[in-house]
Amino acid sequence: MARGKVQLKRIVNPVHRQVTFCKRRAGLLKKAKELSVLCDADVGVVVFSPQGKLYELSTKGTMQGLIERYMKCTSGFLPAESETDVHKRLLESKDEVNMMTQEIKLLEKGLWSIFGGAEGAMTLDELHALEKHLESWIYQIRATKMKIMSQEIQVLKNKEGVLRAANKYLQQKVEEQCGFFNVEPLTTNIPYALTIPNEIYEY
Amino acid sequence: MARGKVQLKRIVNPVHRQVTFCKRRAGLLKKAKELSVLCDADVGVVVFSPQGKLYELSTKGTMQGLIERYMKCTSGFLPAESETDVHKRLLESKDEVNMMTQEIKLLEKGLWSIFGGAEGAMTLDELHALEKHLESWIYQIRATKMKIMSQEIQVLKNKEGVLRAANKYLQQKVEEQCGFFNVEPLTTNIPYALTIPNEIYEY
DNA sequence: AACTATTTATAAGA
DNA sequence: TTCTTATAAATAGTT
Repeated sequence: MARGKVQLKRIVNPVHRQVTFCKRRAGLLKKAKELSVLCDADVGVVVFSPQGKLYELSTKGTMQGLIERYMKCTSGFLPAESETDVHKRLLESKDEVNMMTQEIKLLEKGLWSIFGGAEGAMTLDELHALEKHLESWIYQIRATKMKIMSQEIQVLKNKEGVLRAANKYLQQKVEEQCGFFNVEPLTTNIPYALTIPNEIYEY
Repeated sequence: MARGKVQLKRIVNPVHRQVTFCKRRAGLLKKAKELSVLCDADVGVVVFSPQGKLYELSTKGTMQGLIERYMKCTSGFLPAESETDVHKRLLESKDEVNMMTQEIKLLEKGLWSIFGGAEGAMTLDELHALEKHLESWIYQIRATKMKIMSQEIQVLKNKEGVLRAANKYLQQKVEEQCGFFNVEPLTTNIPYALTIPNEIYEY
């Protein structure tokens, strides 16, 4: 389409063909997205390269959903109900894998940007997604901190219980001795406050 | 793409939308055919109009064949596949998810080591430090985002300035001509609002 | 649907 | 792969 009209025939030169495949595939998917957005249509595209590699796009739900819809329209085969459940779970699993792949890419890119400091390489979308990821991470960290602190508090309360018991025992001993030696009894059962390390409350 | 840039949003006018749907649908299918012929690729396209009407194209065999091939590639279900096979793949998928979970944990740990923390179990102090690091990271990300957006805004403002200047000049010309031809002067120096694309404000 | 002024896609080259 | 650029192709608005 540019710098020379193109013949509608298989491109002979393999390198040239591969480059054109990349470009036109991208163009096709872009056009499909645009059609969907502009006209509120549901569009699905699958492309197999000559090497058998798959490229796909489905503009609304999943490709699976689109295929089912297609099957209904063409009165094609629909799998039995019992099968669909298992398949559904399998597809959900696949979706999860895809999500995690995205997440890993994001983390790697974020790590890279820290090392290189080249945050300029990240797009606004990517920065936005990374920010959301970090926010959820912070949320998890805070939850973990709360859990740890609760455990520490429980341990300290137990310790206090033990100390109080020991203290009570000791006081009884003292009172017994008061009988022998006529010493004034302690006016309080705790001569000084049981101090509890409070560093854990700092945060 | 012609006689006016198009916003990538659902076309409001239904007539306009329908016409565009026809044109672009034809364009998309043409592009798909070209890709297939030029690059020897197997391409399938399905389009559902908002009314649910189906348009389709598959460049080699049938759409059914293409769908089956797609299913194989995505580990989706094959109609004839046995239950056990599906279950096997479901388990494999779960394994994959677990692997990726590990990978993410590893990345997060790597991130933690960047911030200078000790390896191993996270103490309260360490968690606290990590939280602070993440907060500052988020802060930086937000700053970067703001910077990008500010730059975009500046560019747009500059454009507006140029347009206003041009407009002022043109108005003067018009006023001069009013003298000659006794035409009513414009009541505003901008006949219609200068529209500024607002995608950059999405985040 | 047909017509064009423009925008968009992209072939070739680097 | 990615960028640039000249040109072909697609198409938005109009008739």
